[in-house]
Amino acid sequence: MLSQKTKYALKALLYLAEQDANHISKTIEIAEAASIPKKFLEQILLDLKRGHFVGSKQGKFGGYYLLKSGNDITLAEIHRLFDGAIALLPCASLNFYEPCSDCKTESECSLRHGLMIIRDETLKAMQGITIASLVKK
Amino acid sequence: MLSQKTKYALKALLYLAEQDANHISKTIEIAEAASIPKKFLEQILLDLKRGHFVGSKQGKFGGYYLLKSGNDITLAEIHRLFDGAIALLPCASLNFYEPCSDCKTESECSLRHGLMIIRDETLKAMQGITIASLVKK
DNA sequence: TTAAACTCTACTATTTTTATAGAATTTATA
DNA sequence: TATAAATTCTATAAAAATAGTAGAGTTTAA
Repeated sequence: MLSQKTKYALKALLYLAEQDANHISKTIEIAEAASIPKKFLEQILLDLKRGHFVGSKQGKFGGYYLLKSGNDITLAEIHRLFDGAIALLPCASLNFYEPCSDCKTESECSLRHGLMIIRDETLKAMQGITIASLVKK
Repeated sequence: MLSQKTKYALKALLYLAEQDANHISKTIEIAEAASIPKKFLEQILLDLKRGHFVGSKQGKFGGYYLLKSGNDITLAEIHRLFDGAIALLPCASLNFYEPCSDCKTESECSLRHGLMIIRDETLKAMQGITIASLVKK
C-alpha cells in the first residue's frame, strides 16, 4: 500500500500539472485544494524538490512548479522516492537491493526468483502510470 | 514490501511442500529449518490454519501439513492473508475495498483508475507465483 | 523594513510490526 | 491414569515506521 506521504505527493503533483504553464503554486494553495495538512506538505514538496520533480521560488510570491512534464513523472519514481523499493523483498530489488539476512547464500533464497518476476511486472505497470495520464481521467 | 510475517509464512509453506506426503511437521522443526522464531511461527501457522492452507494434528506427535497442493497456493493469497490488499490504495482494492476519505466522490478520486491498472497487473503476476513454483527453483 | 513565502531541524504522538510469555487444551502411550 | 509433547489462545511488550506538529531561519518583492 502507498503511504500517506506518497499519496499526498501524487495529489500535489497532479495539482501542479493542472495549472497553467508559468503558474507558481503556494504550499497553502496546494494544501487546501488537495486536502493535505500544510506542514506535512511542506516536507513532501521539499523532498520532491530534492528529487528534481519540482522547482521552487523562494520569498514573497514564491511557490512550487513542475520541473518536468507530467508525461515524464511516473508512479514508479514517486513510489521509490517516498516508499522505497517496488520489489517485495530487498533481495529482489533493483534500486534498493540488500541481501537476505536469513538466507544462507543468495542463490538459495527460495523467494528471490519469484519476487523478481513480480517486480518486473509491477515496475512495468508503474512506469506506465504518469502524472499526465492521471490528469486526463 | 512483504512483512516478516508474510515472508515467514511463505518459507514455512515452502518447507511443508518439500516434505513427503503424510509427513507431519512440528513447529520447532519448521522453525529451525527456516530460521523463524518458534513462538512467532506458532501464530503464523495458526493463521495459515484459519485460512485453510494448512491442517494440524494436536497433541503428542502432532504438527502441521499442507491442506492443498503447492500448485493451488498463490503468493496473492498469502499476501492477502497477512499483509492485506494487493492494491496500492483501499479505493482500488478488490478484496479490501474502502472509499477514500479525502476524495469528494469516488469517481473523482484522481488516483483510483491508475491504481486499478497496477492492481490488475500485479495481481495477475502474484497469482502466477505458487508455492510449487518456488519449490522447483 | 516588512510581509510572505520557502527551508530546515527537531520533536511528538500514534500505529504497526515483531516478537515473547505463559496458561490452557489435546493426544499418544507407558 | 499420569505424563510428556505437541497445538491453541490471549495478553503483553519492545521496536520501528508513519503521520503530523512546532518553531526558528532564510529568501525575496515591494
